[in-house]
Amino acid sequence: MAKASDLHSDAARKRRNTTAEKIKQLILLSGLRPGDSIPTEPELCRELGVSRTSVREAMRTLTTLDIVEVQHGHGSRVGKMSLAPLVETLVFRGVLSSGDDLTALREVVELRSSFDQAMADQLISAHQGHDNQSLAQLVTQMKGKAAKGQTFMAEDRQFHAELLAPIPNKLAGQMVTAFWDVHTAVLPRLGLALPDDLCQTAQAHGDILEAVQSGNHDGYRTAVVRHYEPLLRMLDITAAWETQPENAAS
Amino acid sequence: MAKASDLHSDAARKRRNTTAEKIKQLILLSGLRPGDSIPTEPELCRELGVSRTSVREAMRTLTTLDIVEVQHGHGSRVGKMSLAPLVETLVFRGVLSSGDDLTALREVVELRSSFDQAMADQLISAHQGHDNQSLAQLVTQMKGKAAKGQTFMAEDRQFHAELLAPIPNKLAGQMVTAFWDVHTAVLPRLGLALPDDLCQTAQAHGDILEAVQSGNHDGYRTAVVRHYEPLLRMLDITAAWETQPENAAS
DNA sequence: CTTCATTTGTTCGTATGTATC
DNA sequence: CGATACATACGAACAAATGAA
Repeated sequence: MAKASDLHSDAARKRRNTTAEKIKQLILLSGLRPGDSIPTEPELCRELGVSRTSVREAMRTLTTLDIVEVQHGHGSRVGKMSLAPLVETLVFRGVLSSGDDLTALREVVELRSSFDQAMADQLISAHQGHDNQSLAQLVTQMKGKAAKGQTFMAEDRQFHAELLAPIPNKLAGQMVTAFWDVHTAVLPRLGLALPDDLCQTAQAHGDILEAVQSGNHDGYRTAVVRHYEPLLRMLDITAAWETQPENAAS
Repeated sequence: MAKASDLHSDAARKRRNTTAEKIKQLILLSGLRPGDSIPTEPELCRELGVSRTSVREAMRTLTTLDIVEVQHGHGSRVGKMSLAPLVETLVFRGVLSSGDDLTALREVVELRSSFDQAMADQLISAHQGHDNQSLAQLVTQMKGKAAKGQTFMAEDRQFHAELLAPIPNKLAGQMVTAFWDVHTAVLPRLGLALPDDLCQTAQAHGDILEAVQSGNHDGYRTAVVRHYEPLLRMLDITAAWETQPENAAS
């Protein structure tokens, strides 16, 4: 039993999965890049000397981390290593915290607000001499939908994505988008929706864009605060609603 | 368009692993909290109507996301939902990017610097009337080790953890600690070490602490910049070293 | 369009190490 | 120390999806 010795190895207890580490080392040693094909499961079994079940569990782990991507019936490729696992963890943390209060979700919103403030300099300098036609168009679309009482999830997400796009640090944009995905994924699962502050939110987007284009740091800061104001206010009243069951319909 | 692929992978992820979603729903409906016990694998098989292998793969996914924790031979419990998956993804992204240049690692360091800047107000207000004895002691230890040319990884990590501890938003501290873990995990795997800027780094920690205690916003900002200066400089020269193979020892 | 080989997804059976009593 | 329950691992078989002949 040569395999039994592997089970007793020290790394097996400390680290989660030795097979996953082997596959990661294989990717590194082979010089594979995101999008490149990964050997099939039988090939991995022979090269790593483990069973297909172990390979599959390791691949499941790496798939969860977006280190590999699998396509049923076709094969596996190196993943894009996105922030999807962060989003999934924070989403579940948010819906789980709805039992006591909404601190977990509030922390995400607060952190995103602070982070937006910190990106002021990079945003303004990155948008120098940049074309913002699509951003302005998104703002008008959001204002139009807000006036009709409609939500504008898609436009909101695309606005923030395009706003952060010209920043050289791509990780920053991914982080902001991840935070956006978290709180927009949690709110519907809690049965909540934005109140009648849609117009203020849409207007705040326009103010943010205008401040960034004109290089107005203070205006950007206040616009960001106004942008998150309705969301934080809703979290406040909802938390009070939770902690005061006298007003709750039950 | 990057958006189409994102939507595809998102939909594929949901379609692929329904067992993990069922287990998450079970945790939510049962009102379980982090640390509570989860039904055993045979019980999950009966309740969810799937095989042990499917339950195992789903548990592997949730374990990777730190939504559940497994104890060999004992059972499973609800996890702490930490940012460990984020760290693992960014670490692998960093070591993978060492092939071309070190942009991925640089982005992590830059983003951490931006985060530190964003935490200025909350840090200063949270440290009002707070005891910082252990923080000052950590600074003296770091300075002593730097003077002897020794590294101070443990003290560095504890310093940032304790510095962020009094902040009400716990997610912010976890995020900063996660970024610290990323770049300290990547650097050794690339065979790199900090140059002789140890004294400057140690001094920057002292300046950060002093600025936070005295409520000096500008001093905090400049101290944070000096704190990351040696690290960014090393990334610069290493990237230049990589792109100019004439100077590289084959 | 159909057929077929390849690859991943799922299930079952079995054996072994590990922790608790 | 032994017994029990559990997690871990291996192997085989079949189902589903993809792509090419």
